[in-house]
Amino acid sequence: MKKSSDDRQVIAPFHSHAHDHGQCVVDAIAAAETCCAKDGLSFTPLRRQVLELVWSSHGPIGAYDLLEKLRASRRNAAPPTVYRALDFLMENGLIHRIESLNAYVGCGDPERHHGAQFLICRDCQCVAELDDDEIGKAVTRRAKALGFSIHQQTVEVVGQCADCAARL
Amino acid sequence: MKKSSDDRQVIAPFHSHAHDHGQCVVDAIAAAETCCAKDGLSFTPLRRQVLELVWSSHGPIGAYDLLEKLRASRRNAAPPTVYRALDFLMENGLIHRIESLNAYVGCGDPERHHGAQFLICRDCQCVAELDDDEIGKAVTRRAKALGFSIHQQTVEVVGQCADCAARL
DNA sequence: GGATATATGATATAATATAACACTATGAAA
DNA sequence: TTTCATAGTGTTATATTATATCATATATCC
Repeated sequence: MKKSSDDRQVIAPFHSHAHDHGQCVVDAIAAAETCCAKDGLSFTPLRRQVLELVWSSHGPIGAYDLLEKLRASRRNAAPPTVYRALDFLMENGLIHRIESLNAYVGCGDPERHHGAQFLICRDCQCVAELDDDEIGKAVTRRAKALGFSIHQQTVEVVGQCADCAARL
Repeated sequence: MKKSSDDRQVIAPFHSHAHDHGQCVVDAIAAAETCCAKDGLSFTPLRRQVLELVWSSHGPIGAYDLLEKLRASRRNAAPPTVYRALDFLMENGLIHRIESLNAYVGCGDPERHHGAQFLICRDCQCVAELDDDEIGKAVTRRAKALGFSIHQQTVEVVGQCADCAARL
């Protein structure tokens, strides 16, 4: 089945539905390898491990939660250990930071430089990542009119996801 | 001169240009009085003072910066003093929180319930508040398609303002 | 191999935000 | 008028998130 333009713009959907969680992580790491190789970045064991942890959480995860998990294998990991890895991953488009949650999520499409919009559920904190042309263009147009140049177009919208609407 | 639709959608521009700073604050407080009176909210001296301080800063200001200023007149103000006032002001649409900056700005149009988009300069941290129909509709449409219901539509975009582009 | 840059370890602290409980004032109900 | 309930604030302590700094290790390039 051919993907519609709409599907392509949903970079990472709300995935409460069953899906192969493990494979998800494996694919993300593989994509990260590719990106880093292409750009000559050193994808060290620590960075890889942090990225794995981000993906494993399958949803936004905070730096200190990551730290706790990281300590399972690195007894004396400290905040800078995690933050430095997160900085690297963000700089290179492998993860996004969700400002509204002080948390981090894996990027669903690291091999392509793209804008992003996040729909953030205020009840379950799940997040969908989009790259919607219409939103992007509307934002760009307005920014331009004000002489504002967009550095990285990141949009965060808070509301309630379909599952929570059904459940609550 | 009649305002164009575009002008109306710019709720608060980047205001590096000269403007009557003091009047700005006075107007904002007056508008807040109106809103609170209409909704039967108690606009206490503390809340008023915090709102004045937010507006006086004329740009996003952090909670602890507010606290410091507040202490000029309330020697033993503590973090909860400020945070509680900020919560009240946010709940009632008198200020917005800019997640990307952990800071607060006065709302340019508290008497109307509206969506908001913020253009945030990464160099000078100045912020423009918009309520752009096109952006709003694009976001709404896409959210709807995903079964996501928007609670409060707040969009934050980071980039560089025209002044900083000229200056740097 | 030595110089340089990059990455990580380790300790301390900064910056932002909330919990919990006490006190006061106001106004409604008895 | 007392009592009760509520909203607002005071006060202390602590939680959460993030960074600065200096030391050590590891890789890379000449």
